[in-house]
Amino acid sequence: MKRPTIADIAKRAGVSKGAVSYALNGLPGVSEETRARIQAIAREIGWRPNLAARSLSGARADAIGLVLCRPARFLGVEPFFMELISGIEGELAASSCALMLQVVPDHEAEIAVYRRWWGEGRVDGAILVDLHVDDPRIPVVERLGMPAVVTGHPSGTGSLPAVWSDEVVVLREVIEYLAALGHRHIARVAGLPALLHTRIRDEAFAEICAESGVTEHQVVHTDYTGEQGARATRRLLSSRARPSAIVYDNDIMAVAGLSVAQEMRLDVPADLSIVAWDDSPLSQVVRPSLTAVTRDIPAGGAHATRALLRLIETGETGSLEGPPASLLPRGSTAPAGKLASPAL
Amino acid sequence: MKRPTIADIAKRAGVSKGAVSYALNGLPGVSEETRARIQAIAREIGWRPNLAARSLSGARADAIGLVLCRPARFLGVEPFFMELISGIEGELAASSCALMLQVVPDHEAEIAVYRRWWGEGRVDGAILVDLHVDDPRIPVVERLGMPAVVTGHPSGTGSLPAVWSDEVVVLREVIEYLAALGHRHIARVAGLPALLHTRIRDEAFAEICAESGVTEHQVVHTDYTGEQGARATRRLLSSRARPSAIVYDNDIMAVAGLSVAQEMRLDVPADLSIVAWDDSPLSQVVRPSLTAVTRDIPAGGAHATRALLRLIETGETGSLEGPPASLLPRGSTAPAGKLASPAL
DNA sequence: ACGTTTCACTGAACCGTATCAGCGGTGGCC
DNA sequence: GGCCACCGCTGATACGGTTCAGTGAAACGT
Repeated sequence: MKRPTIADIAKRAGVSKGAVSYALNGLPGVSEETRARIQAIAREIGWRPNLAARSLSGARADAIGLVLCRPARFLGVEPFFMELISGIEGELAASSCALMLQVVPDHEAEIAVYRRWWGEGRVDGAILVDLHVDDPRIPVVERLGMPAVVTGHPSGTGSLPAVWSDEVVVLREVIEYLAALGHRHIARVAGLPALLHTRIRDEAFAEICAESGVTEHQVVHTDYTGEQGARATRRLLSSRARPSAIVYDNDIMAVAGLSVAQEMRLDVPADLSIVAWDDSPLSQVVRPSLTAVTRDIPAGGAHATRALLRLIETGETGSLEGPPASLLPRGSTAPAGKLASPAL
Repeated sequence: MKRPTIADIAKRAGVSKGAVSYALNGLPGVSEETRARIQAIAREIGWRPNLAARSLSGARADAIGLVLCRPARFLGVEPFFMELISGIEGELAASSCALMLQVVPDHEAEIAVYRRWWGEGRVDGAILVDLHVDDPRIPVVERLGMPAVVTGHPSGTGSLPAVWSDEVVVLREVIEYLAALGHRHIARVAGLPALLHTRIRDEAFAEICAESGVTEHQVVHTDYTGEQGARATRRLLSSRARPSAIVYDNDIMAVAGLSVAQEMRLDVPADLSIVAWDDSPLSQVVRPSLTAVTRDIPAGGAHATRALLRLIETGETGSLEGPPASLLPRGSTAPAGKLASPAL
């Protein structure tokens, strides 16, 4: 009833444990005939390598880690993480490597998790997400010597390889598209200001607006919840000089903003254009459907995973730039109406 | 530069490995003085127990498994899973136990994962979700002897403990609420018919409708996507005898249904009442906000986790019924209008 | 004063696998 | 025919913990 071990196989095959190990790992050292016999026995008695024993002998833990650091109640709302995970999984499945997941409240806890996982030999490496400005995790992971890739802009990843895509390109696409539609006052309902990508988008936003003839632009920071998205929208739309277009940093806020606008008897897109960053089925389900910046998140996760596996395997490092996201116009954007801020 | 081991500690403390093991695990066998000295050294040199070594000696793997079996693209949409995970994590954090996650396309693959995880000694147990009618995973897991709890109705969990809550109670609450508002024709846009809870809701739905004077009722099955939710709604609302209320099995479909209704120039809730099962921030963000069946999913996950940990620890089994979900009326339900089916 | 118990600790075995040195046998080569 | 290389395998050891039997000394009881 106990789990069969290579010792059991060795006994039945009449060879030594070493020979069994060679046979089952495809190493030279046994004849093809013996190898086949041993493999047959292994299959017959349902042998599986004991991972603990294997990793104890200096080998892999055959697992990578992912720590999510957002308050639990925000996680469900953001399709982002689940999509990322499915992308990671897709890549992992091929290599019989497992994913260790942990949700923590803050960076301190996250760092403790890395320390523990790496110290215990539980993982071979990790994928870091939600890169912050001056992210404290980077130096710690560097010092630990744990293989890791970071999804985020290379400017913030220290010596760790970054897996990223250029957001400025898309942002420019969005702003120029809106500017071409005649929008001269654009607001941005952004995410957490501590996130590096928020900072990067903020800076690029100001710059590109200036370049594109968007005379007025403003940014409101939120925590990505629909609630705060709604509140920000309400405030923006109530101000005397209200924007004729709003770009949201995720789609739940965009949907919330849409509802607020409709509640305030504004027509979307005639009176107000809305662009969602991150596209999810949600954007297509509301009316009007949302013009959105779409990127293939699962592909990004798969990308990062491949990079990490290669780093673990070969030690080969280096940042990887993925394909940029792109703008997908739908029903929530239209030429700027006469009622918008220029009328003021 | 290598990881410190108990042998290193033993050398520095001038004691044997065994003594160090006793000291660090809080076991009797060393004086409190020596224990303190050993613990100090361990802390000083940053020792962490090597998990592989520990589990090799017959101990825990200190991890539990969770396999999600839905096509990857559906996972992101459903806040359910992420909320479940955060609930599980919350409970796990206390016991320094890790979560192994895997996403698979079908039950066959899922079963293979359990076989592998259990065979490799990677997990101490698992939480099974999305219980199906005649679920093939149940007998396999039973035979494997892997500790497991199942979230779902006890009628389908075989000898495995179920962690569940009574859905019929809430369903009755919903139907009677709608019936009291004068609705006599209610439709249900349900999820996958293969899921046991869909089956249970289906049966209870018919029964309760009959009891409550709801003369007409019908069920459409979908795959939980907004797309199919929209299509089902369109079909329902285009039929000659259209329902005056629709109950959706998740909120993304409810939102999609809301959009379809509005597109068809129906006023929600005047012409059509909508109830979402599973409440998420999404339900509150659309206009009108959705009347929804809310349940505390993270709490359910935590509940299941506690049950599993106890099962692993003590072998103590037994099903656990959680608090039922409850109906949260919001803006999408109202008395049945004169235009609804009774007019026919 | 002597046997017994308790305490604090040691030394070794053990978990299941990987890996390495070594060994006998065979075949090739000069 | 003697030397070497190679094949196929054995036996031992390492990995880092846990655990158990055993040991010497001190404390205790009678």
